[in-house]
Amino acid sequence: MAFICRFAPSPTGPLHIGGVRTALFNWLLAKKNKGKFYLRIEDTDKERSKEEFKAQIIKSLSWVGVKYDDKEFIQSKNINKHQEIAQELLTKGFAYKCYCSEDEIKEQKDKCKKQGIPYIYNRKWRDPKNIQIPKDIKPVIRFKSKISGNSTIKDLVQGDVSISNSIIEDFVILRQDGSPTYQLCATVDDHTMKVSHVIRGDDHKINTFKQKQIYEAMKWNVPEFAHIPLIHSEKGSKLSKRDKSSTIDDYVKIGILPNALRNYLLRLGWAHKDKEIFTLEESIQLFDLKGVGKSPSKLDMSRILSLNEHYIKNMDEKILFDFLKKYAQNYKKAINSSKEDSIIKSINFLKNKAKTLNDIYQNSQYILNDEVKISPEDIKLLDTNAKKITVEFLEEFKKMKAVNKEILEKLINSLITKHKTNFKSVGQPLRIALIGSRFGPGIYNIILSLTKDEVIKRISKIN
RNA sequence: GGUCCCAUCGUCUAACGGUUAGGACAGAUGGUUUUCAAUCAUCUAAUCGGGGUUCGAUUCCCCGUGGGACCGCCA
Repeated sequence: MAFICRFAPSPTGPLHIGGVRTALFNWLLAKKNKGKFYLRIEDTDKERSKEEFKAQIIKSLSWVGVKYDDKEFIQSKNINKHQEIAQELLTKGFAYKCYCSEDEIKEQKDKCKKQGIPYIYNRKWRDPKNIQIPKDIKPVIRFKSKISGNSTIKDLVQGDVSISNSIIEDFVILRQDGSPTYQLCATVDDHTMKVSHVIRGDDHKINTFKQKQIYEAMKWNVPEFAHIPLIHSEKGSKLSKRDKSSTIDDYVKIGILPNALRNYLLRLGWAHKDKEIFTLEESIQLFDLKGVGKSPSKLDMSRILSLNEHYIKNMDEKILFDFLKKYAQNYKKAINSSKEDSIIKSINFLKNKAKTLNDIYQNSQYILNDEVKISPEDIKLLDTNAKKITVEFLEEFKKMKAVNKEILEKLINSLITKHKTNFKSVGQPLRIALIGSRFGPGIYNIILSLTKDEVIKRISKIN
């Protein structure tokens, strides 16, 4: 059996990482089974759908490495087909025209609310007898839902879920203006796209009972369904678009790597034994719906950071530099091309104390900026004795023909013995002079990452 | 409120009905180091409560409790 999965977001707001994870799971399942994965933009809400959101969705997916087959499907382009099916359901007796005005519906809802009973459309026009069809009202088309009995869906994640049919109302499939609603569109499109597995958020579970009835009325094959638990914010509530750290860009701008976030999202709600790190290939190979948990999970920034740190440290350094370069370009100040070589040379130790690209960028500041700014606290550490040592260092340093670690080591050791002191009292003033802070990379690394002239200039400046 | 779903360390999660309930992140302590980090070692920490079923329940059933989702002519 062919595996065809899809991700079907509506471009009415920025896609958050819960959506990205849903897309990832769909994609993984499709790829694992050598099937297809499609992206369908559900833009039938003309008022709220925006091009920018569509672009953001596409960008987010591509950033995290989820590639859809073919071009994206645009739901609104299939509107004729949706309307056609609505007509067919109407003529076959599976749907009917409802002439209730919006006011009338609202009135019923209010009434129910007052009485504290759940509202369900009263099926007034399902079987109209002796009712005059109002001339001034354009009808909507409603689907004739089952009234009695129970329905069960076999969910690949949740197991069997049953409900009483009486709680599913006769839902609208065609609006007053003739436009199709989600329930119809999604079903028709999934069918025409031959979707075999629908993996979506838990919030869609109830819709399955509606959509299944359309499939059955049309005598179409019903796809498999899997409803995955939602992702909650760190506070424990539903992830909303207003939450910080909810869109891909929120992570990109602090310097999270695509693989790290992909790995994080994969392990959020899914596990394979004790394994924590998954390459792209491994995740395709190992992913399955059985490993998906049933309970919602909370976002955990420290874990994202820790995964990101892992990927930063294990990544090819040239590629890491490219990421850094792009990151600086997009979110900070672009790296001056004259500095590129020293950054590349130094990335090996700059990345060592970094959890994010931003950390590496910050750690590189002493290379990027020619002006060293020393904090008042660190200036205090540069007493006369400390300065004296830096002067002596400088004298010898100037004489060096070639600068390398061995020679520097000799020089520093000689200063330590001469002053009967320790490494710290030699290294610290030098570090402050060179990078403006007593915290930073190893002193040899610093010196070697700067040009000889630059070292001389910076040390001279404090004296 | 109605319907449905869920429940293992703080967090993400493992555990054919039989384990000293495991791992990872976070936290704590110590070693190493050239500062900050990193690193290494060690430690703290969980089966929501109550009933069953069973020789035996984290696992199966019921009831509570807690959390969540849905209840649009949005998707």
